[in-house]
Amino acid sequence: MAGLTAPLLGLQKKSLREQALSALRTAITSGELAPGRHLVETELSEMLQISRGTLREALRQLEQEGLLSAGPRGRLSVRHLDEKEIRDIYAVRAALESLAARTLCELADRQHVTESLHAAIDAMGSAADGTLEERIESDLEFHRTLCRLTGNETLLHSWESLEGSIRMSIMFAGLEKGVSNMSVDRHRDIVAAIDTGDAGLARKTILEHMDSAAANLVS
Amino acid sequence: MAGLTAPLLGLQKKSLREQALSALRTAITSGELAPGRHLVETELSEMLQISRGTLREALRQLEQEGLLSAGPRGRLSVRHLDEKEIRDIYAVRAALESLAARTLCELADRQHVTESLHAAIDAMGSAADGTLEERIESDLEFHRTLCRLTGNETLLHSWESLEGSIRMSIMFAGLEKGVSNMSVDRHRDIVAAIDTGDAGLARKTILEHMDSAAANLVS
DNA sequence: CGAACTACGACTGTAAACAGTCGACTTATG
DNA sequence: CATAAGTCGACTGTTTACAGTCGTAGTTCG
Repeated sequence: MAGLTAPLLGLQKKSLREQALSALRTAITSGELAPGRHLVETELSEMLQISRGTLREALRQLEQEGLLSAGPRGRLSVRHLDEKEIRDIYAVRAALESLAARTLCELADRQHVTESLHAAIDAMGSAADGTLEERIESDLEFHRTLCRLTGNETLLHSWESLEGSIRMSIMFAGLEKGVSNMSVDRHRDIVAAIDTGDAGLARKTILEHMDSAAANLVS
Repeated sequence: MAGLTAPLLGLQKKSLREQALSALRTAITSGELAPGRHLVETELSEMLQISRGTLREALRQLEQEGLLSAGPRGRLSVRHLDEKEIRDIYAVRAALESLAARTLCELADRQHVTESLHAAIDAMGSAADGTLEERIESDLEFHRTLCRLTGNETLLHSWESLEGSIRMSIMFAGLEKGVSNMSVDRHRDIVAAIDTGDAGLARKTILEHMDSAAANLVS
């Protein structure tokens, strides 16, 4: 957990709360804070060098993101996912992203969407030879872009609320399994489907992509 | 705003934070705290008779639920929805609930689902002659039940995270418009579709229901 | 008269202290 | 020896106090 010790000093652009939030999220989704681990407020606040009050605000947010689960007397621990929960998370993710795909097909300014998606694909191509972490990041960035381009802030926000759970799913299943269907080609198919403007096809492509992703994770 | 003054005394089952959360959520979705209104921490903490620290934890959660928007220097104000945002919220809601409908069709224990849904419909029938607020509550309870019965905790949680925004949408559009398509018959159609076990039909029924609900709100 | 400058007030960000509760360990008691 | 009472320690819930910042109104100087 050495990575957690005072990673907040310097870069004072964001509030301590936001920095703590990022640090904790990273620590959890990277496995540094293992599932099931009990979190002690005084311990964390000391590690992060922030006060408990500030820390607690961050914890409340993580709790709502589903990364932490509350036990008796408010004791927090890192959430542990079983296979059913991973499938459930991916079912919701699929519903959100299929909405994104459908929306993009019906959008007025398709030109901009196409360009942005191709740029995102190119970014994935650059990361294809990178580490597992880099490939995961570029994959998530692609899917986040999918949601962002719809212009539906609520959709993007819902997806981002789920992002932590998605990352935990990948972590839980093992990074190797997690990246197994993050190939650039797979994503090219998605972009191609959206490019056709056929909402039904785009939706179907996304759903299949998510199905296979979920299947890879729990198999 | 008199309703906000110390509504927390008594019922000490939940923590002050949770009570404040409920009180604020109700105040916002009931219009007691109007959209665009600036929230001052010291002011609110005095009204609710809780400390700022405790209040801030509740505010962070409301912020993530999309009921509050943060301005410069962390200034919070009650979020204001325009028509596009309402449509966007309902698009996400439709995606979540159509997933629920599909899932319920493919569930093993259909018997329990059917019974629970009919019970929910009956509850709506009892509230049909009640006040606008009661009808809205029973409607939301029906849709929440839809999500809960899937057994997908993530889906339920995502829906509940959106519930505040849904309530704001209804508020914003005016309660009369909001309840216009909350008839018991409309919901019977949904239950009937799920009863058939035809996932495609159930999804289609929900989507139409949501489309018409959204159309009513913004028209 | 107007522009810059200063002093004040209003809030949020952050920290530190206080209070209450549950569990574990110890001790007394039959 | 087993059980019940009591004590200690560890945490969370909550409050109070302090620091920093931005806007604003009033004031001075050109």
